[in-house]
Amino acid sequence: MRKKKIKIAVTDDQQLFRRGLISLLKEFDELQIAVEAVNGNNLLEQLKTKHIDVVLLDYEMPGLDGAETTAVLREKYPEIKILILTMHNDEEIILHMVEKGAHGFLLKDYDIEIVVDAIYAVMENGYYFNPAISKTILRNLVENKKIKPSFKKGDELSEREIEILQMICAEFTSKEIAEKLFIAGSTVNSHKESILKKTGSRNVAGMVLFAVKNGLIKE
Amino acid sequence: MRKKKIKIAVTDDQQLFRRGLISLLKEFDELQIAVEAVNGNNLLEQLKTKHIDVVLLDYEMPGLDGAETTAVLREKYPEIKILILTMHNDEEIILHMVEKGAHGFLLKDYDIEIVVDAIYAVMENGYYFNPAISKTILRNLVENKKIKPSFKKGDELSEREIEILQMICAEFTSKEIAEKLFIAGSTVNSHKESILKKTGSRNVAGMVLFAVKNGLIKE
DNA sequence: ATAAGAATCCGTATAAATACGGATAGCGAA
DNA sequence: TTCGCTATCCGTATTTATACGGATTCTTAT
Repeated sequence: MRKKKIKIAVTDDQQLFRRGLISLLKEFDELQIAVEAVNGNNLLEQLKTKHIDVVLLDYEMPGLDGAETTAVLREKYPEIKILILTMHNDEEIILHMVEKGAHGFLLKDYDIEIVVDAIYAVMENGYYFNPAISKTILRNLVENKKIKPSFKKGDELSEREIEILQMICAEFTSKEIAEKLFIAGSTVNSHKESILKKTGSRNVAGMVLFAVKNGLIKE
Repeated sequence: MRKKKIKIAVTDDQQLFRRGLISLLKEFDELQIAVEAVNGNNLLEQLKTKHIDVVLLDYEMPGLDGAETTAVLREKYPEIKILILTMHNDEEIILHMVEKGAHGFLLKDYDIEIVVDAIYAVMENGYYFNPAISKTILRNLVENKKIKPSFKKGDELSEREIEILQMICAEFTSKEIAEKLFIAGSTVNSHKESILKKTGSRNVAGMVLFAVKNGLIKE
């Protein structure tokens, strides 16, 4: 009798990427695509009736994103291994996700073989970090002398802050945002300050890039 | 005897997306993946020795991007049909690419069947624009009363402007950029003005998003 | 019930971004 | 050559963004 197949969930909002990835994974007989989801909410909905071993989770998604979904998964389904997929080789994102409890980290321009290696690694060892990413993590550990990095940047923005950040990305000035939201310009400034602090940015350029990297822009 | 297969080139810098797309296209027997390229330069290099009918071209790429590659292809290989792939459903990008001579336009979250439909459409009709995109184009035609939209926004930035835009995205202030480049702060301001005009932006938020949409950010 | 923290709000001061004007050098078309 | 166009450069004025200080309300933990 054959070994039991590894049950995979693929979660990504971009249909061509999601279907393409699934198509590539189907070449590997030991893997079984058990769930296909377009975002975190959709994934969690399907997990009510289906069982999986590993989830490939896009970091940048509208709706429940990679970070939020990871938090929920670790809470409700601690046995599921989480592999984060992202376009951005960004130290802050990596550390943030490690802290959230992701089991591995994959860039979207990796080879499919690496993805499959990572799936086996998380099943066998519980985690997967390739050399480049391990280095990032270890350096942070050494610098902070902690097991868990006390990484707080990029922590959840409030509803209001996300709303304002999106308007900033739409090229509105603070004054215009204030008028649209019926609040004082100084209040908008104050929200912008919080956004700067939370995202670890110096100015609007950083805020906008944060929005892009975290899928906060609807297009 | 069977009909000749349609020879396809797939050009995208993200390996997982590129390989995934190829895997999906392989399901269609009438299509043949003749060329796989990571960017425009790589594609043009391979076209010296290989023949193709249709190229699926990513818009956002480091190196020679979708727009530049389209221009070269239309010049050197006018018989090749060009289908642009992008994440961004952005009117300016669509019009820009139509003007450059692309034969069709596809979003990365479309279904693979739509991609294949588009391939057949460009082979048979010479172009493919789905209803939503046709609407965008037609509206522009009506408003400008021209066959070719005199769309100039997003026109090529100069070397210096790209350099400065990238530094802006790295969250440097004008003063800091001036110091690094050994020029006056006012000169940086002047370059920023040109960038604003060319990208059709009002402020840094717009410039940064332009940079993201056009793959100007190295990560 | 109170203390601590976060989200929301506002005013004022300084730093930075943006608008306007203008100069030079190079390049291709007329 | 001369004209027009663009890239590059710089100074000054105005508008916007950012820093700092402080308030109210709400939640949560003690």
